[in-house]
Amino acid sequence: MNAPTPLPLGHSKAPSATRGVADRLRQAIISMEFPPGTRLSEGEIATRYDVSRQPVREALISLSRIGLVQVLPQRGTIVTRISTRHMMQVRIAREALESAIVQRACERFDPVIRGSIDAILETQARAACEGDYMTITAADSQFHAALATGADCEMIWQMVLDVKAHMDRVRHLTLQDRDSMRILVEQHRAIVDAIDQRDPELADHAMRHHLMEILRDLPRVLAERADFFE
Amino acid sequence: MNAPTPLPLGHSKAPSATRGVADRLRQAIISMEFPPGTRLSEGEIATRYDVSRQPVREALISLSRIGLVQVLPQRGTIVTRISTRHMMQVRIAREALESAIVQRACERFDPVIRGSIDAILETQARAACEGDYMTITAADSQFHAALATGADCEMIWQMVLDVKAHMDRVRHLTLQDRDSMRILVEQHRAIVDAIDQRDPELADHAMRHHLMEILRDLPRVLAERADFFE
DNA sequence: CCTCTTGATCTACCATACAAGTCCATACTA
DNA sequence: TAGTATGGACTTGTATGGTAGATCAAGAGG
Repeated sequence: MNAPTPLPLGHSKAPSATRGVADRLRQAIISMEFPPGTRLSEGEIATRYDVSRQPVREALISLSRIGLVQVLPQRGTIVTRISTRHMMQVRIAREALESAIVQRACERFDPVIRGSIDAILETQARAACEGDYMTITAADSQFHAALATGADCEMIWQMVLDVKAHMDRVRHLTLQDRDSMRILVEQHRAIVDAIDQRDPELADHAMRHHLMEILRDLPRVLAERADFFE
Repeated sequence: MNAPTPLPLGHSKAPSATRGVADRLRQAIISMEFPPGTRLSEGEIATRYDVSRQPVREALISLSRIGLVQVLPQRGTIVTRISTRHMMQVRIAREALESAIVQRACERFDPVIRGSIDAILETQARAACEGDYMTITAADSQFHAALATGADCEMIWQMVLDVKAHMDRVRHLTLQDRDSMRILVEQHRAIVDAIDQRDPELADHAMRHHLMEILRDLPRVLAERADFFE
């Protein structure tokens, strides 16, 4: 609270207990290990992960800000149920943000990162042929992250990550066939092509077309697993 | 962690100590009471606000997610310095999100909320004539929030609020004359007009034009108060 | 004069204990 | 039987003590 002290600062990654619990919980929720509506208890999670309640509590605060869990004071914490109304806003937000990223990428894009993208796409293409779901999704994240980084939009990417979590959770419910995987890779290529051509309008269209597809099967999921929805 | 229990749930606002500290700290940072670079200490803030360290800590976690403070493990917490690179991304993100909101507003907009907007604009217009800065900014928030709510984009508005905090902080450094206040109101009117005409392209343009102006004076602030920047 | 060590003093982090609100099954009452 | 207390078993919220890591200043040794 004193005068603005420099505080030298040298970046740290901080492998703290709180972050560990937050990451594990986040992954567990996205992968449907904890399905929507699951009751979470600070104490129970603390025991399971062998930490005290405090780190768990702080992790839950972070997750509640993203919207993955709902903390009801003095009552309990539950994994947020899926809502079509909410998912629509998620889609709109992600489209808006990632469209902005690729449009900016058309203005300037780090050539080094541009080079690394080819490798990512190649990996993904190979995984698509083999139907390797894990590799596909990992490469997908890398691809979108690389776009943001190359366009100097890392802060925006952090925002995208939050909404992306919701979409990833839904995607875990829709089984992907190889055709849709190949389409995915082609859509990625189309986006990169647009950026290479420095065509903002084309890039915008390609990105929105790509993202639109992800929630295509939402109505089917709603019909099959209504208990996941609110 | 059990079977998905309903957990009746009846909404609550939760006037907790954590939330109280978070709100007060947020306001203090935006209003430059705690200027960029200020060292914050959990214990010190706890004493000042007469709560224990835990609520303070949890409040700081929330603020660090927004990016208003930086928590350096085992070293300290500081109010984030302003960065032109960061502010550019903030502007891009807010433009993208609010543009998406008004475009959606052109498709459908709650008529009741549409009615309340006129009152907000009238209040703001009166405040602009009198140079009432506080009322102006309060009405500005209400206006943008009403747009989001009317377009059924409350979740997106929550995201906007986070980036808006950074812009509000900068705006506190640029003194507003009455002319720019009047221009502000006119820009708001232009946005509403575009929505009334159901013209997405016009609405998009009006909103972006409006938001662009906010950071116009950023270079001047940088020249005058370089110590606020990193 | 420079380099390294050491220890005092900060910090955030974590664990534990306590407080307060909610829910629910049970028992009591009209 | 229906309605209403009541107490216990949950929950999250808050307070506090202790720990490990980071910083920095003073001093020893080269």
